[in-house]
Amino acid sequence: MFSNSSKYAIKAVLYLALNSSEEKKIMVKDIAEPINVPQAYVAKLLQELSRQSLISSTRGPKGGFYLSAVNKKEPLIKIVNVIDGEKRIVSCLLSLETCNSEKPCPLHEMAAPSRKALMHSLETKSICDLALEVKEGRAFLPL
Amino acid sequence: MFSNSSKYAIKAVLYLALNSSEEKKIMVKDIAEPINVPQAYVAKLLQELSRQSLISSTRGPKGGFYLSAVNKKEPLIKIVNVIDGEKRIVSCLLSLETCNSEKPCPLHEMAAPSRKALMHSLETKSICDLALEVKEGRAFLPL
DNA sequence: CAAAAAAAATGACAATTATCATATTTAAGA
DNA sequence: TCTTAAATATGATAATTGTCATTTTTTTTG
Repeated sequence: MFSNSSKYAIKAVLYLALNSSEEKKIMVKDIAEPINVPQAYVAKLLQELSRQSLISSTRGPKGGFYLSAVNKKEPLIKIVNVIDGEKRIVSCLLSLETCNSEKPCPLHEMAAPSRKALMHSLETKSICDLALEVKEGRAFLPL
Repeated sequence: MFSNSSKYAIKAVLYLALNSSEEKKIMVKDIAEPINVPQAYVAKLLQELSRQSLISSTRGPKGGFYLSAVNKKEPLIKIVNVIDGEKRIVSCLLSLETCNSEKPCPLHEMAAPSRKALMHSLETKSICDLALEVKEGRAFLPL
């Protein structure tokens, strides 16, 4: 489904959503530890997300990563698209080029509805939506 | 979702369902070509499936792979479990050990329904169910 | 029983993905 | 402006997955 990298990226961004702000930046090492991901690895992922403006960062002393108000509004799908590429999550279950709803592969009908539902959630749920669920006790960490 | 290996395995088994029988065994090279998978690769997969009795085979001249009546009744999930292992498809979207419906991770509620639907299909649809869809023109090849 | 045709077993190699390390650039603050 | 603390860039290493090749075993048939 998601690559390991995407999972880590989601965890990191979620952590930022819950613990950072414009005024409270967090360094990689203080992100890596609580979410249980190797520091150098998550650093690379955060840098990529930052380059794509899905998260924010400043360098130097007092610098770190954080989510701007805009960042928090981004839908989840953008994170996985940046890390895994767009194809991974939408492609046919059997990776057939010719598979579509006109000429479905034998697994298509079986998988399409759940796929579609998941895609819809990924596209509509924003980072802060998910963070809110945690804050309100409807979802749980630790990551 | 599925590994490449699982995809190939499913394609191969589907091909067998449509083209083989106790009386009409097929050699790897005549499976590999039409489903567009490297011969040596699919051979390895078929051997594993055969070892787990999900497909049938006999060696020697006039030998080959085929599906017995019993084989055809197997649910799809068994193929992917043999090739990918059982964990891959059921594990939490973020691979959190502690994630379950009591203590859902933030992605859990979002993904669980579609996950469940897909799992149900994989568990209930048999190889021959899918083959039938092709025969009746409700699903399409080539694989 | 010998030869040939098939799967089965084994393992080598390649590509991708995950992980780690090091050097560079930027910003803050004394 | 110098030092220091942070991200950024780059690339090396390791692990996993995908691919290919070779040898062994089994079965059929002449």
